[in-house]
Amino acid sequence: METKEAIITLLKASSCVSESLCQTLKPFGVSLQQFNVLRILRGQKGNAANLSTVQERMVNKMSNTTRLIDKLIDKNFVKRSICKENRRKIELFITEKGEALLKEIDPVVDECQEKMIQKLEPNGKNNLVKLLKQLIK
Amino acid sequence: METKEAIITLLKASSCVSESLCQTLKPFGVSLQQFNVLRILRGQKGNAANLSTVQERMVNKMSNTTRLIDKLIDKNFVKRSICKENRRKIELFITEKGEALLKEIDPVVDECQEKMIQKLEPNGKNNLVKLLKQLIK
DNA sequence: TTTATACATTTGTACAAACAAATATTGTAA
DNA sequence: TTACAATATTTGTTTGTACAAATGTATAAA
Repeated sequence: METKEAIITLLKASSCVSESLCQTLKPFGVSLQQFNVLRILRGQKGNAANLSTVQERMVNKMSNTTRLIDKLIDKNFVKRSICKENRRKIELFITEKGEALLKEIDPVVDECQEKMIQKLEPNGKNNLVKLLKQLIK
Repeated sequence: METKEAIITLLKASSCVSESLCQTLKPFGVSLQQFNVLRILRGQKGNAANLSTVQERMVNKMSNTTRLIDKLIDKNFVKRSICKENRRKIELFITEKGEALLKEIDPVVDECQEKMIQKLEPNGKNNLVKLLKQLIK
C-alpha cells in the first residue's frame, strides 16, 4: 500500500510541476519539450549536436524528435544542416533568435521553479535530488 | 543551477517510472490513465462515482475524461448511467470484467513498483513521499 | 563489386491530449 | 413564469505522441 502511494505521489508531483512550467511557457509559444531542446542546444556552446545526442539528453526520450525540431526550425529558433563527415547525421544549432528567446524566458522560468522548490523544507532540495537519482538508475 | 537540476531530475524520475508502468500495462490493453481510473472506481466499493469526482482524483486532471471513459466502456470495464437525482451528473461503476482485469493486473504492477522503490536507500520511500507532498501543496 | 548489416533520421498512421466552445440540466431571483 | 447564472458533461478541432516501417548512408564481408 505504501509503495503505491509513493509512486502515485511521484507522478502527481511531477504532473503538478510540469503543468506549472507549461503555463509559464505558454505565452512564449514553446512547449516544455521544445524549451528543453533549446537549452540542450545552447549547452553545446556553438558546437553542433546531432539528433541522437539531443534525444539522449531529453527528459523523455521520444521516438520522433524530428518533428519536434521541425517546429523549432519553423520558428527560426534552430538551424539544421547535414554533417559533412557522416551524411547520415544532422547537425543542430540554436540560432540567435533562439538564444534571444531563452534569455527572455530564463528569468520567468527560474522564478517559477524557485517558487516551487521553496515549498521544500530546509535541505529538502538536496535530499529530494539524491532520492530521485536513486530511482533513475 | 541547483534548482533547475532538481526540477529536471524530478521530471526524469517520473518519466522513467511511468514509462516502466506503461510497458507493464501494455499487454493488458489499458493505458496508465485508464488503469488509474479503474482503481478509483474500485475504491468506491459499489458506490457510484461521477465524472467530476474521478477527475479530481486523477493523477493529471485532464479536460476530457469523457473520452477516456468511453474507451473503458467500449471494453466493458466500466458502466455509465445518468444520475436520477441530478440528471446533469453521470454515475460510473466498475464492472465485474473490470474488477477481474484489475485482479489480474495488480500483482504484476505491484511487482514493477516494488522493484523501482527498492532502489531507494533504507527509509528512502518515506522521505521521498514526505518531500514530494511538500511540492504538491 | 555485390551483398548484407548496422546506423541515423524521417515518414505514415493511428491514437491520445489540450483547449475552447457547446449542450443539457438545475437553482435562483425578478 | 421567465430569464439568468451555475453546474456537469460532451463535442469539435487542433496539436502532440507512439509505434512501426521506410529512406538514405556508411561499414564490412564474401
